[in-house]
Amino acid sequence: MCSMVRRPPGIELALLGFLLQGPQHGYQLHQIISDLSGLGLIWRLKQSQLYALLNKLETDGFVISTIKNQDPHPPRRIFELTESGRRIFFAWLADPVTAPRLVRQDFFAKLYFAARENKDTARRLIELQRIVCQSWIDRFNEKLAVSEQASYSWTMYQYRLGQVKALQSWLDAYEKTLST
Amino acid sequence: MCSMVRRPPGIELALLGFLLQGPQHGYQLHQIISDLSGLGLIWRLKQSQLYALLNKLETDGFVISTIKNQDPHPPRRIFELTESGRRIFFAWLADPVTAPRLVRQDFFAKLYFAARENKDTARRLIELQRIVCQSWIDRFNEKLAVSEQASYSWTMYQYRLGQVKALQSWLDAYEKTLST
DNA sequence: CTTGTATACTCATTAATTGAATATGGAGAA
DNA sequence: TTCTCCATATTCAATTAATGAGTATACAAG
Repeated sequence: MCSMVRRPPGIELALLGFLLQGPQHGYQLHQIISDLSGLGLIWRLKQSQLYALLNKLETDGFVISTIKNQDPHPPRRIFELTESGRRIFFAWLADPVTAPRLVRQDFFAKLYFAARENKDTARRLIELQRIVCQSWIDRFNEKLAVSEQASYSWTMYQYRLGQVKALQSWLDAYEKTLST
Repeated sequence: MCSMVRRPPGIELALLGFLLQGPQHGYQLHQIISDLSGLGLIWRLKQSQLYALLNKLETDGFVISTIKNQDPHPPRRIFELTESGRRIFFAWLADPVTAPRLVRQDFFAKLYFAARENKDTARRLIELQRIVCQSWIDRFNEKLAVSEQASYSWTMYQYRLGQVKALQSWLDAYEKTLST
C-alpha cells in the first residue's frame, strides 16, 4: 500500500494541459489530442485508453468529472482541472526532460504547451533543456573516453553523441526563431 | 482466435540470437542480455519478464525447453533454438528497421549480432539501413515543404530531420570503419 | 428509407509487468 | 564455527495496462 505520489506520464500531463482552456469531455479531448498538426504527431491513443487515463487523473485528484445529461443525446462526462492538477501541470511544463529518449515525445509535448503559453515560457524551457543537453554531451564524451575504440559501446555512444549534438543544433536554431 | 503469425519484438529476437551459440538456461540468458557492454546498454529486463518472453517463444515454436536436474542445485530449464527460430532470427537480422524511433534499440540490437557474425553481415545491414534512412530524409523534407514555416509540425519535422541526418552521418562513419 | 458516420462512453477480455516466494550452496566475516 | 550475505534458477499470484467490441442516438447523404 505504499502509494506515494504517482508521477503521471507525459501524455496525462498533456491531457491536463488541454483542460486549461476550460472543461472538456472525453470525446472532445480525444479529438484534440489526436490532432495531426499538434500532439497527434507525438502520441496516438485509443478512446478507451484515454478514458482510462482520465480515470487515473481523477483518482489522483488532478481532475474532477461531472455527468451532464444532454437528452436525448448521450450524456457527457465533463472533466475539469483542479487546483492540484493545474499546479502539477505547470511544474511539469517548467522542467526539461532528463534523458535523450524522452525528447521525441515528452519534450515536444512540453514545447507544444510552452509555445502556446507565450514566448517567454518557451524560451525558458529551451534554455533549461540546452543545459541538460550539454550535460548529455559531456557524459557521452566521458563514456567515449573510457570505451575501447571501435568496441560496441564506443560505437553506440558515437551514435548517441551524434543524436544529442543534433538536438543541440536544433535547440539553438529554435531559440533564434523565438527572439524575433 | 485470429492468431496469425506473431511478429516477436526485437528483444525476443535478441534472445534467439544469444541461443545461436548453443543452448542456455534462463538465468544465463538474463546475465548475457544484461551485460552492460552489450545489449544491456539497450534494454533492461527483469528475470520474470525474461521467462515470460521465453515462454512465448516456446509457444511459437522458436525455442524448445528441457528441464535438466542438477541435484542438489535447483533444476535448470535449458532453452534451445529450433530451425524455425533460427530462420526468423536471420530474417530479422537481414532487415533494416522501418522507423527512426526503432533505431536506438532495434537497429542497434541487429547491429550487435550482425557485427558478431562477420563484417559482411554488418556491412549489408548498414547498407540497407542507409537506403531506408535516405527515404526518411526525403519524407521529412516533403513534410517540411508542405508545412507552414514555424508551425508546430514544421518545428517538429526540423528536429526529426536533424536526427535522421545525424544518423546518416553516423552510418557513413561506421561503414568506413568496416572497410579496413 | 436506408446506409453510413459522428457523438460519447463503458466494459469484459487479454496481455504485460511487478515483486515476492522458493530453496540451496558457497564465500567471507565474527 | 556460525552467521550473514550473495549467487544460482525459476515460478507465481496480483496488479496494471491495452485492446476491441458493445451500446445507443442523431443527422446527413444517397
